[in-house]
Amino acid sequence: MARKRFDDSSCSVARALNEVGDWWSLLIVLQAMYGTRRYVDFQQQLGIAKNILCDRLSRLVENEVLTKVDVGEHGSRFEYRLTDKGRDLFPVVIALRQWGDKWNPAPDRPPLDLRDRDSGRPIKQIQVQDADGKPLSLRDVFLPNLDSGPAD
Amino acid sequence: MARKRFDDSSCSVARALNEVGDWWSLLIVLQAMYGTRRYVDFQQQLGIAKNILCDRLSRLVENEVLTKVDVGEHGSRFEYRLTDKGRDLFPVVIALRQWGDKWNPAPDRPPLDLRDRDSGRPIKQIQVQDADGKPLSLRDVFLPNLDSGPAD
DNA sequence: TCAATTAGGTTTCATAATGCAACCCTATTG
DNA sequence: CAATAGGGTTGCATTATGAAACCTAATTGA
Repeated sequence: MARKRFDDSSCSVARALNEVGDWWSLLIVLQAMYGTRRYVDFQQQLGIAKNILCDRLSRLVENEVLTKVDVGEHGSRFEYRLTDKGRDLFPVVIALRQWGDKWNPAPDRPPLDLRDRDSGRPIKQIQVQDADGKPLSLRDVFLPNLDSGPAD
Repeated sequence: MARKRFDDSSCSVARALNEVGDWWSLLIVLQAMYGTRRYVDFQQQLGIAKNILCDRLSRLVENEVLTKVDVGEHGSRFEYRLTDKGRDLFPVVIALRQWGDKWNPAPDRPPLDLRDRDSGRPIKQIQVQDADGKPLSLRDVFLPNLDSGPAD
């Protein structure tokens, strides 16, 4: 049967996963953050099938994570660029990357290190923080409106 | 054909997505963070098919995101609990939640607000930061070892 | 005590998604 | 003017997904 969708789920995580929660979408966004913009480059760098890439790019454009820009005068060359919404996935991608580096480090090569362009220093481990910037763990946190249910 | 797996990808995001990158896994982890521990509760709260739930729980246990604990003396009652690795997905889930709340707000109800248990104040918007805690955008960041390629 | 229910799964089967290869069309290049 | 590159679409075989039915062991209710 059809894969279950979460378009109207009351849970925002579910709705988010509805847009970028499949195997390829987030990798495409990641690749876009690395600077990739063109169809063929996505295809080669990700090793994704062309029809799947087409479908995912369309969906990402539809969901306004990417925009399809016609570069090249005659309408035969396009670029897929991140929108603000897409760029806002930056913390998601970084959090995932850091989690992957920590718990599934590559056997051979060191983790990719991202650095601050200004200072040249590595970025901080991403964390959930309170209003003052103090790091919070899962246990330090609660939901005041739990009566309405955590949804989903 | 079989879905492409990324077990040995050089990209840690790809490896991470290999473990929690499908439609259900992250939602199961989220539910676990809300306190759900039992099979039937996952099933009802997520509305997931039982066979899929079985498969995902097994995979999450296999990947050490959850542990299966035998509570109940006779071996017929189990709990699935987050491991440290699973709890470490907290920033990922929160980042996704905040992204979803920002860009796909629920039409009816307000976004779920998480609060610091100590101060009672809402948590901060999650962000990528430099070593001093200064927020960084995608453009403020670079990869010193880009020569080896952004991986993947 | 004995039937019903709960918990945790497995099986079956129809439908949808995925991956690969082979095409197609339009520009550009040599 | 043929070859190639960019950006897709189509067909088909293989998987994954979802719903419902079924199964087994333990617990509950009357």
